[in-house]
Amino acid sequence: MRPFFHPSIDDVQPEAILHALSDPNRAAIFVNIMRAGGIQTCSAVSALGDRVIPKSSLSNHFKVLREAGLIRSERHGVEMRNHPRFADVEARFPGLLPAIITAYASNVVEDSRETAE
Amino acid sequence: MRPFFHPSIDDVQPEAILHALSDPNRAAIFVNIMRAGGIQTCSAVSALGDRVIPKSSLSNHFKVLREAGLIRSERHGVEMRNHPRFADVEARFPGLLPAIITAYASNVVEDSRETAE
DNA sequence: TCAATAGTTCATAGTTTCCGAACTATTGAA
DNA sequence: TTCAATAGTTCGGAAACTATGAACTATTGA
Repeated sequence: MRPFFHPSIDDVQPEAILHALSDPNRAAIFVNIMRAGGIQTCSAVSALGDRVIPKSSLSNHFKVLREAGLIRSERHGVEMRNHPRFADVEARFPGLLPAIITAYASNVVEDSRETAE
Repeated sequence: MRPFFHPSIDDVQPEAILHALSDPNRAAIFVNIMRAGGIQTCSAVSALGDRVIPKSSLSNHFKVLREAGLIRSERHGVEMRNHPRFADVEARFPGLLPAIITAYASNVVEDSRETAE
């Protein structure tokens, strides 16, 4: 188990952020980490809505978020704590994360309106 | 050659937009279409920077942008005209496209600064 | 020392993307 | 009309990427 790689904020690329968040599961994980007072373990996040995500897939999702520069992961005892790198990313690409998060959030409302009838 | 599919703006999903624009080539194509007074043919766009994109790949890039709801394509004689659906998308996901375009634009500056030394 | 917990890594099946080659559609001559 | 040129689409197979079960690693607490 080699130590995690966290890119310096200057090396963070917009395409990596868009790619990471273009998967709705990963976007949901990221939003979850943002909401959870800024910290979340991997397993706490593993049941997203109805669907259970296998832990190997989860591990990979966290890796993609980490390498895109969106989160920082550190081991605390047996568990992993994940922090959003919101301020960093916001300073480098102002407005990007809020716009993406808002877009997903507004979309959920309309999804449920659609499926409600 | 079947007619093009353009999703209704209500069916446009944030993940499709992020996925479409997570490819730097496609993002550059989209920006190019936005800049070109709102219209651009496919071939006018085919030389992006240094790299030549094969036309089958280009055709696919336009398809991805179209199906993500980002552009509208219509045939005029022998050529294709592509219009950005900026106002539509902006109304549905306010701030999303400007933030993405700005992120890529600011990144280019820093890329060239890096490679200049 | 051992079991439990939390996650990573590996192997592989399935999916997506890229691009050359062949094809289609439209126009403007000869 | 037919033909060549232009502008793109579609097809097919190789390469790249993604998901997940199974095996593994690391840490803790009994």
